[in-house]
Amino acid sequence: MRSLYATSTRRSVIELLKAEKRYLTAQAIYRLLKSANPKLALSTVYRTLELLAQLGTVSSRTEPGGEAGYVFCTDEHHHHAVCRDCGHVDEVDCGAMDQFRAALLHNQAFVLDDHSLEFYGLCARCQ
Amino acid sequence: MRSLYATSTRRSVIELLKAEKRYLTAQAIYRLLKSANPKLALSTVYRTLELLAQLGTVSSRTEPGGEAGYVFCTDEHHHHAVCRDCGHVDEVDCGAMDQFRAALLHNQAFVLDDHSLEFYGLCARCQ
DNA sequence: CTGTATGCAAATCATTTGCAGCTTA
DNA sequence: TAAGCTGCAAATGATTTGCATACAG
Repeated sequence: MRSLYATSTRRSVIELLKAEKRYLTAQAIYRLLKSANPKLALSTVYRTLELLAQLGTVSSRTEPGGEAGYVFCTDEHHHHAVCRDCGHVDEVDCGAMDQFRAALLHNQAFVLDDHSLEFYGLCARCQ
Repeated sequence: MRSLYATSTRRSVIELLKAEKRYLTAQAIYRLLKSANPKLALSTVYRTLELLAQLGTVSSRTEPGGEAGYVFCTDEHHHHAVCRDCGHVDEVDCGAMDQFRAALLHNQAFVLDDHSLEFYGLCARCQ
């Protein structure tokens, strides 16, 4: 059984993502942490993010530019509401998904068992 | 004003995607067309896909492995139901989205104006 | 101590670009 | 013919990997 070390680098990556609550690229995280830890390597950031993704601590998506973005989030099934002004990401449950399930089954005999959904708009503060 | 030429390479890429109706990577398309057109270049496939994406003839997404996948689809707003067995992609409208809009506004004062949604499950033929 | 994690540099891999020659309209 | 394409080869840019050293438990 592989054991994990709670290193300071890992802690700082988690803290940063937890504080920002918006999608950050590996490069952005690297730049933000570099000042406090000058010998930090970009590859370590990538390795940490991969680990966190496996643990379900962060979720990732490919951003428009082609880079991967990462946000801190819970391990439970949920969706993200992304503010297109400030980038703030909120978690949302998927209550209305049953409507889609019924419609898919009825209209094209498609048996829905998973989905990926992301919302874009303006958060409470940016309206 | 830039005008477009209906070259044989472009036609063949469109025909292939229209016939397959599933996500294909640039590499996959390149391999599939290479036999009929030995001097085809991968860069041309990329350029063609970029063009088709701009025209709204194909839609793309980043696949698990990190490569981009492309499907033939209409230019109208819609979603994709992807069969996790055969990969077949069907278009779906988003009738139930109003439920989400109301819930987001009520629960977290989030004003929804766009979304991205993809469904996974089994199509009629694969059940 | 021992198993993990990290920094560094080199290696990958998908995608993009410059440019000369080839096509389409 | 001229404006657009395409092939080819080289350039990018993000992400990954090998390895020797540093660190957590």
